[in-house]
Amino acid sequence: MRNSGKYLVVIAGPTAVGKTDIAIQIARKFDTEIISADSRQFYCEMTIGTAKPDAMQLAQVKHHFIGQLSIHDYYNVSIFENQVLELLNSLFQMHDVVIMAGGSGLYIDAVCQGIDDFPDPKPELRKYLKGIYLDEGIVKLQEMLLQLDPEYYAVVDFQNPNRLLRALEVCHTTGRKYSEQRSNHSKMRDFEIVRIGLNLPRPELFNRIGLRVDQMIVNGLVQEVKSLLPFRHLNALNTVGYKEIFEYIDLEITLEQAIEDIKTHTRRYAKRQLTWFNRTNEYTWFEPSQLNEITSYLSIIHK
RNA sequence: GGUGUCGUAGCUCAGUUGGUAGAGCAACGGACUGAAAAUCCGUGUGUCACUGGUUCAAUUCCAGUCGACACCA
Repeated sequence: MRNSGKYLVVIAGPTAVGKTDIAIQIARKFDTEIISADSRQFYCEMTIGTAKPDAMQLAQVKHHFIGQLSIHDYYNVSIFENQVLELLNSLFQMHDVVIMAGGSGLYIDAVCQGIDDFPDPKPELRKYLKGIYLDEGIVKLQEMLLQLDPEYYAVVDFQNPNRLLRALEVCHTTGRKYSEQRSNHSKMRDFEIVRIGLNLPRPELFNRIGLRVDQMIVNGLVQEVKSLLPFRHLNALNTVGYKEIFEYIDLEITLEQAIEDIKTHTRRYAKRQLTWFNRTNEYTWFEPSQLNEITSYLSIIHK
Protein backbone atom coordinates (compact mmCIF):
# COMPACT_ATOMS: atom_id res chain seq x y z
CA MET A 1 0.00 0.00 0.00
CA ARG A 2 1.23 3.43 -0.93
CA ASN A 3 2.20 5.59 1.99
CA SER A 4 1.41 9.23 1.47
CA GLY A 5 3.59 10.41 4.32
CA LYS A 6 0.64 12.39 5.63
CA TYR A 7 -0.99 11.32 8.87
CA LEU A 8 -4.23 12.13 10.57
CA VAL A 9 -3.88 11.25 14.23
CA VAL A 10 -7.31 10.72 15.72
CA ILE A 11 -7.65 11.15 19.47
CA ALA A 12 -11.01 9.85 20.62
CA GLY A 13 -12.50 8.89 23.94
CA PRO A 14 -15.40 9.45 26.29
CA THR A 15 -16.32 12.89 27.50
CA ALA A 16 -14.19 14.34 30.32
CA VAL A 17 -11.40 11.79 29.86
CA GLY A 18 -8.89 14.50 29.03
CA LYS A 19 -8.69 14.57 25.24
CA THR A 20 -8.08 18.29 24.94
CA ASP A 21 -4.86 18.34 26.96
CA ILE A 22 -3.39 15.30 25.26
CA ALA A 23 -4.28 16.63 21.84
CA ILE A 24 -2.56 19.92 22.60
CA GLN A 25 0.59 18.24 23.84
CA ILE A 26 0.79 15.97 20.85
CA ALA A 27 0.03 18.80 18.48
CA ARG A 28 2.88 20.78 19.98
CA LYS A 29 5.28 17.87 19.57
CA PHE A 30 4.42 17.69 15.89
CA ASP A 31 4.11 21.46 15.57
CA THR A 32 0.71 21.08 14.00
CA GLU A 33 -2.95 22.00 14.40
CA ILE A 34 -6.06 20.40 15.87
CA ILE A 35 -9.37 19.63 14.25
CA SER A 36 -12.14 19.21 16.77
CA ALA A 37 -14.68 16.46 16.17
CA ASP A 38 -17.15 17.43 18.79
CA SER A 39 -20.66 18.00 17.54
CA ARG A 40 -21.59 20.47 20.26
CA GLN A 41 -18.39 22.49 20.51
CA PHE A 42 -19.14 23.69 16.97
CA TYR A 43 -21.61 26.19 18.31
CA CYS A 44 -20.36 29.60 19.39
CA GLU A 45 -23.26 30.10 21.81
CA MET A 46 -22.50 26.92 23.75
CA THR A 47 -19.29 27.24 25.72
CA ILE A 48 -19.56 26.35 29.37
CA GLY A 49 -21.85 23.35 28.92
CA THR A 50 -19.71 21.84 26.19
CA ALA A 51 -16.42 22.24 28.06
CA LYS A 52 -14.73 23.87 25.11
CA PRO A 53 -10.98 24.37 25.33
CA ASP A 54 -10.35 27.60 27.20
CA ALA A 55 -8.52 30.68 25.91
CA MET A 56 -5.17 29.48 27.25
CA GLN A 57 -5.53 26.15 25.54
CA LEU A 58 -6.69 27.69 22.29
CA ALA A 59 -3.70 30.03 22.36
CA GLN A 60 -1.26 27.13 22.51
CA VAL A 61 -2.37 25.35 19.36
CA LYS A 62 -4.54 26.43 16.47
CA HIS A 63 -7.94 24.69 16.78
CA HIS A 64 -10.46 24.27 13.99
CA PHE A 65 -14.19 23.60 14.21
CA ILE A 66 -14.64 25.18 17.61
CA GLY A 67 -17.40 27.75 17.80
CA GLN A 68 -17.50 28.20 14.03
CA LEU A 69 -21.26 27.74 13.88
CA SER A 70 -24.31 29.32 15.41
CA ILE A 71 -26.99 27.19 17.01
CA HIS A 72 -29.29 28.66 14.35
CA ASP A 73 -27.25 27.16 11.50
CA TYR A 74 -28.16 24.00 9.68
CA TYR A 75 -25.37 21.49 9.90
CA ASN A 76 -24.76 17.78 9.51
CA VAL A 77 -22.09 15.09 9.35
CA SER A 78 -21.75 15.25 5.62
CA ILE A 79 -20.96 18.94 5.64
CA PHE A 80 -18.43 18.23 8.37
CA GLU A 81 -16.81 15.50 6.29
CA ASN A 82 -16.42 17.78 3.30
CA GLN A 83 -15.18 20.74 5.28
CA VAL A 84 -12.63 18.67 7.16
CA LEU A 85 -11.32 17.07 3.99
CA GLU A 86 -10.93 20.46 2.44
CA LEU A 87 -9.16 21.78 5.50
CA LEU A 88 -6.90 18.73 5.68
CA ASN A 89 -5.95 19.30 2.09
CA SER A 90 -4.54 22.67 2.96
CA LEU A 91 -3.09 21.68 6.34
CA PHE A 92 -1.18 18.81 4.77
CA GLN A 93 0.56 21.33 2.53
CA MET A 94 2.39 22.54 5.61
CA HIS A 95 2.24 19.63 8.04
CA ASP A 96 2.88 15.91 7.81
CA VAL A 97 0.70 15.29 10.83
CA VAL A 98 -2.67 16.75 11.77
CA ILE A 99 -4.55 15.94 14.96
CA MET A 100 -8.27 15.33 15.08
CA ALA A 101 -9.66 15.15 18.61
CA GLY A 102 -13.19 14.67 19.76
CA GLY A 103 -15.91 12.47 21.08
CA SER A 104 -18.45 12.35 18.29
CA GLY A 105 -17.96 8.90 16.81
CA LEU A 106 -20.13 9.41 13.77
CA TYR A 107 -18.31 12.59 12.84
CA ILE A 108 -14.89 10.99 13.28
CA ASP A 109 -15.89 8.02 11.16
CA ALA A 110 -17.29 10.29 8.47
CA VAL A 111 -13.84 11.83 8.11
CA CYS A 112 -11.94 8.55 8.33
CA GLN A 113 -14.21 6.30 6.26
CA GLY A 114 -16.56 8.66 4.52
CA ILE A 115 -20.29 8.78 4.48
CA ASP A 116 -22.53 8.23 1.49
CA ASP A 117 -23.50 11.31 -0.40
CA PHE A 118 -27.23 11.97 -0.34
CA PRO A 119 -29.00 15.13 -1.42
CA ASP A 120 -30.35 17.20 1.44
CA PRO A 121 -34.07 16.67 1.93
CA LYS A 122 -36.32 19.66 1.45
CA PRO A 123 -37.28 21.15 4.83
CA GLU A 124 -40.96 20.75 3.92
CA LEU A 125 -40.47 17.01 3.40
CA ARG A 126 -38.83 16.67 6.80
CA LYS A 127 -41.65 18.61 8.38
CA TYR A 128 -44.25 16.53 6.57
CA LEU A 129 -42.75 13.22 7.69
CA LYS A 130 -42.32 14.45 11.23
CA GLY A 131 -45.96 15.47 11.20
CA ILE A 132 -47.00 11.99 10.18
CA TYR A 133 -44.95 10.56 13.01
CA LEU A 134 -46.49 12.91 15.56
CA ASP A 135 -50.05 12.44 14.30
CA GLU A 136 -50.13 8.78 13.41
CA GLY A 137 -47.27 7.29 15.36
CA ILE A 138 -44.30 5.15 14.55
CA VAL A 139 -46.37 2.31 13.11
CA LYS A 140 -47.34 4.53 10.20
CA LEU A 141 -43.66 5.23 9.49
CA GLN A 142 -42.95 1.52 9.62
CA GLU A 143 -45.72 0.83 7.10
CA MET A 144 -44.44 3.53 4.78
CA LEU A 145 -40.89 2.21 4.90
CA LEU A 146 -42.05 -1.36 4.35
CA GLN A 147 -43.72 -0.12 1.15
CA LEU A 148 -40.84 1.99 -0.11
CA ASP A 149 -37.84 -0.06 0.96
CA PRO A 150 -38.54 -3.53 2.35
CA GLU A 151 -34.83 -4.40 2.31
CA TYR A 152 -33.97 -1.59 4.68
CA TYR A 153 -37.08 -2.28 6.73
CA ALA A 154 -35.72 -5.76 7.32
CA VAL A 155 -32.53 -4.50 8.93
CA VAL A 156 -33.43 -1.15 10.43
CA ASP A 157 -34.13 -0.59 14.11
CA PHE A 158 -37.79 -0.08 13.34
CA GLN A 159 -38.61 1.28 16.77
CA ASN A 160 -36.31 4.22 16.28
CA PRO A 161 -38.22 7.09 14.70
CA ASN A 162 -35.04 8.90 13.65
CA ARG A 163 -33.87 5.94 11.59
CA LEU A 164 -37.23 5.57 9.90
CA LEU A 165 -37.59 9.27 9.19
CA ARG A 166 -34.12 9.41 7.69
CA ALA A 167 -34.69 6.43 5.42
CA LEU A 168 -38.03 7.80 4.30
CA GLU A 169 -36.69 11.23 3.52
CA VAL A 170 -33.89 9.74 1.44
CA CYS A 171 -36.32 7.53 -0.47
CA HIS A 172 -38.58 10.47 -1.19
CA THR A 173 -35.80 12.87 -2.07
CA THR A 174 -33.94 10.54 -4.41
CA GLY A 175 -36.86 8.49 -5.68
CA ARG A 176 -34.79 5.39 -4.97
CA LYS A 177 -34.52 2.94 -2.12
CA TYR A 178 -32.31 4.00 0.74
CA SER A 179 -30.87 0.50 0.97
CA GLU A 180 -29.78 0.58 -2.67
CA GLN A 181 -27.82 3.71 -2.13
CA ARG A 182 -25.92 2.71 0.97
CA SER A 183 -22.42 1.49 0.24
CA ASN A 184 -20.69 -0.93 2.51
CA HIS A 185 -17.17 0.14 1.82
CA SER A 186 -15.06 2.98 3.12
CA LYS A 187 -13.96 5.80 0.88
CA MET A 188 -10.26 5.93 0.08
CA ARG A 189 -8.31 8.68 1.77
CA ASP A 190 -5.01 10.01 0.51
CA PHE A 191 -3.59 10.18 4.02
CA GLU A 192 -2.86 7.60 6.71
CA ILE A 193 -4.98 7.40 9.81
CA VAL A 194 -3.72 6.52 13.27
CA ARG A 195 -6.41 6.12 15.87
CA ILE A 196 -5.73 6.61 19.55
CA GLY A 197 -8.39 6.00 22.17
CA LEU A 198 -8.18 7.58 25.60
CA ASN A 199 -9.92 5.92 28.50
CA LEU A 200 -9.80 5.61 32.27
CA PRO A 201 -11.09 3.05 34.76
CA ARG A 202 -14.82 3.62 35.06
CA PRO A 203 -14.82 5.03 38.64
CA GLU A 204 -12.12 7.53 37.75
CA LEU A 205 -13.87 8.62 34.60
CA PHE A 206 -17.17 9.03 36.44
CA ASN A 207 -15.43 10.99 39.16
CA ARG A 208 -13.97 13.35 36.57
CA ILE A 209 -17.41 13.79 35.03
CA GLY A 210 -18.86 14.75 38.41
CA LEU A 211 -16.10 17.27 39.09
CA ARG A 212 -16.44 18.76 35.64
CA VAL A 213 -20.18 19.25 35.95
CA ASP A 214 -19.70 20.96 39.32
CA GLN A 215 -17.12 23.21 37.68
CA MET A 216 -19.54 24.08 34.88
CA ILE A 217 -22.03 25.31 37.46
CA VAL A 218 -19.33 27.40 39.13
CA ASN A 219 -18.37 28.78 35.73
CA GLY A 220 -21.91 29.99 35.13
CA LEU A 221 -23.71 27.26 33.24
CA VAL A 222 -27.10 28.41 34.53
CA GLN A 223 -26.49 31.90 33.13
CA GLU A 224 -25.39 30.52 29.79
CA VAL A 225 -28.47 28.35 29.52
CA LYS A 226 -30.76 31.20 30.59
CA SER A 227 -29.42 33.32 27.75
CA LEU A 228 -30.36 30.53 25.33
CA LEU A 229 -33.85 30.01 26.72
CA PRO A 230 -35.62 31.56 23.69
CA PHE A 231 -33.95 28.99 21.43
CA ARG A 232 -34.52 25.89 23.51
CA HIS A 233 -36.38 24.19 20.66
CA LEU A 234 -33.26 24.17 18.46
CA ASN A 235 -31.58 20.83 17.93
CA ALA A 236 -28.21 22.07 19.12
CA LEU A 237 -29.72 22.66 22.54
CA ASN A 238 -31.07 19.15 22.78
CA THR A 239 -27.92 18.46 24.71
CA VAL A 240 -26.86 17.11 28.09
CA GLY A 241 -26.25 20.01 30.43
CA TYR A 242 -28.74 22.26 28.69
CA LYS A 243 -31.92 20.18 28.81
CA GLU A 244 -31.63 19.68 32.53
CA ILE A 245 -31.05 23.36 33.27
CA PHE A 246 -34.08 24.21 31.15
CA GLU A 247 -36.10 21.96 33.44
CA TYR A 248 -34.66 23.75 36.45
CA ILE A 249 -35.56 27.14 34.94
CA ASP A 250 -39.07 25.81 34.38
CA LEU A 251 -39.09 24.96 38.11
CA GLU A 252 -39.80 21.34 37.29
CA ILE A 253 -36.76 20.27 39.32
CA THR A 254 -34.39 21.83 41.82
CA LEU A 255 -30.93 22.97 40.82
CA GLU A 256 -29.45 20.15 42.88
CA GLN A 257 -31.57 17.66 40.98
CA ALA A 258 -30.59 19.23 37.67
CA ILE A 259 -26.91 18.89 38.56
CA GLU A 260 -27.38 15.25 39.52
CA ASP A 261 -29.28 14.60 36.29
CA ILE A 262 -26.53 16.19 34.21
CA LYS A 263 -23.96 13.95 35.87
CA THR A 264 -26.08 10.86 35.32
CA HIS A 265 -26.81 11.68 31.70
CA THR A 266 -23.18 12.53 31.03
CA ARG A 267 -22.09 9.15 32.43
CA ARG A 268 -24.49 7.42 30.10
CA TYR A 269 -23.28 9.48 27.21
CA ALA A 270 -19.72 8.45 28.00
CA LYS A 271 -20.78 4.82 27.94
CA ARG A 272 -22.43 5.25 24.55
CA GLN A 273 -19.28 6.85 23.22
CA LEU A 274 -17.20 3.90 24.39
CA THR A 275 -19.65 1.50 22.77
CA TRP A 276 -19.23 3.36 19.52
CA PHE A 277 -15.41 3.47 19.62
CA ASN A 278 -15.30 -0.22 20.46
CA ARG A 279 -17.40 -1.23 17.44
CA THR A 280 -14.18 -1.92 15.63
CA ASN A 281 -10.70 -2.70 16.82
CA GLU A 282 -9.25 0.34 15.16
CA TYR A 283 -8.27 2.17 18.28
CA THR A 284 -5.15 1.67 20.34
CA TRP A 285 -6.07 2.58 23.88
CA PHE A 286 -4.13 4.60 26.43
CA GLU A 287 -4.80 6.42 29.65
CA PRO A 288 -4.35 10.18 29.53
CA SER A 289 -1.37 9.90 31.88
CA GLN A 290 0.53 7.84 29.32
CA LEU A 291 1.76 10.72 27.22
CA ASN A 292 5.18 9.11 26.82
CA GLU A 293 3.69 5.83 25.69
CA ILE A 294 1.47 7.64 23.23
CA THR A 295 4.42 9.57 21.89
CA SER A 296 6.49 6.49 21.39
CA TYR A 297 3.54 4.73 19.79
CA LEU A 298 3.32 7.63 17.36
CA SER A 299 7.00 7.31 16.52
CA ILE A 300 5.89 4.80 13.89
CA ILE A 301 5.05 7.90 11.91
CA HIS A 302 8.68 8.97 11.69
CA LYS A 303 10.06 5.90 10.00
C1' G B 1 -44.47 4.60 78.32
C1' G B 2 -49.33 3.49 75.25
C1' U B 3 -51.81 2.96 70.51
C1' G B 4 -51.57 2.79 65.31
C1' U B 5 -49.14 2.53 60.49
C1' C B 6 -44.99 0.98 57.99
C1' G B 7 -40.27 -2.07 57.01
C1' U B 8 -40.10 -5.70 49.61
C1' A B 9 -34.27 -4.24 44.11
C1' G B 10 -29.31 1.10 44.63
C1' C B 11 -33.94 4.80 45.14
C1' U B 12 -39.50 5.58 45.14
C1' C B 13 -43.12 2.14 45.67
C1' A B 14 -46.69 -2.09 43.79
C1' G B 15 -48.02 -7.09 44.97
C1' U B 16 -48.82 -12.08 46.61
C1' U B 17 -57.38 -14.15 49.16
C1' G B 18 -50.39 -18.67 51.71
C1' G B 19 -47.27 -21.89 46.31
C1' U B 20 -39.94 -17.82 47.31
C1' A B 21 -42.09 -11.29 43.73
C1' G B 22 -42.64 -6.59 39.70
C1' A B 23 -43.08 -1.34 37.92
C1' G B 24 -40.70 3.52 37.24
C1' C B 25 -36.01 5.69 37.89
C1' A B 26 -30.87 4.34 38.55
C1' A B 27 -27.26 0.54 37.09
C1' C B 28 -25.30 -2.76 33.34
C1' G B 29 -24.96 -4.34 28.06
C1' G B 30 -25.92 -3.19 22.91
C1' A B 31 -27.41 -0.69 18.14
C1' C B 32 -26.69 3.53 15.27
C1' U B 33 -24.58 6.63 7.35
C1' G B 34 -27.07 14.08 7.47
C1' A B 35 -30.73 15.90 14.65
C1' A B 36 -25.36 11.77 16.93
C1' A B 37 -23.87 15.27 23.87
C1' A B 38 -29.26 12.96 19.42
C1' U B 39 -32.32 8.59 18.92
C1' C B 40 -33.44 3.59 19.95
C1' C B 41 -33.14 -1.65 21.91
C1' G B 42 -32.06 -5.46 25.67
C1' U B 43 -30.99 -7.26 30.92
C1' G B 44 -33.80 -7.89 37.41
C1' U B 45 -29.15 -7.43 40.14
C1' G B 46 -33.82 -9.36 46.14
C1' U B 47 -32.07 -13.50 53.12
C1' C B 48 -39.58 -9.59 50.82
C1' A B 49 -36.22 -6.07 58.66
C1' C B 50 -34.95 -10.09 62.38
C1' U B 51 -36.39 -14.50 65.53
C1' G B 52 -39.86 -17.98 66.52
C1' G B 53 -45.01 -20.21 65.73
C1' U B 54 -49.13 -22.29 62.66
C1' U B 55 -48.91 -24.94 57.81
C1' C B 56 -47.31 -29.95 53.05
C1' A B 57 -45.73 -24.83 51.95
C1' A B 58 -44.84 -18.18 55.10
C1' U B 59 -42.44 -12.57 51.90
C1' U B 60 -47.90 -13.10 52.82
C1' C B 61 -51.25 -15.41 58.76
C1' C B 62 -49.85 -15.14 64.35
C1' A B 63 -46.39 -13.68 68.41
C1' G B 64 -42.09 -11.36 69.92
C1' U B 65 -37.67 -8.23 68.81
C1' C B 66 -35.46 -4.15 66.30
C1' G B 67 -36.01 0.27 63.31
C1' A B 68 -38.95 4.52 61.07
C1' C B 69 -43.08 7.63 61.29
C1' A B 70 -47.75 9.46 63.38
C1' C B 71 -50.94 10.26 67.29
C1' C B 72 -51.99 9.80 72.67
C1' A B 73 -49.93 10.34 77.50
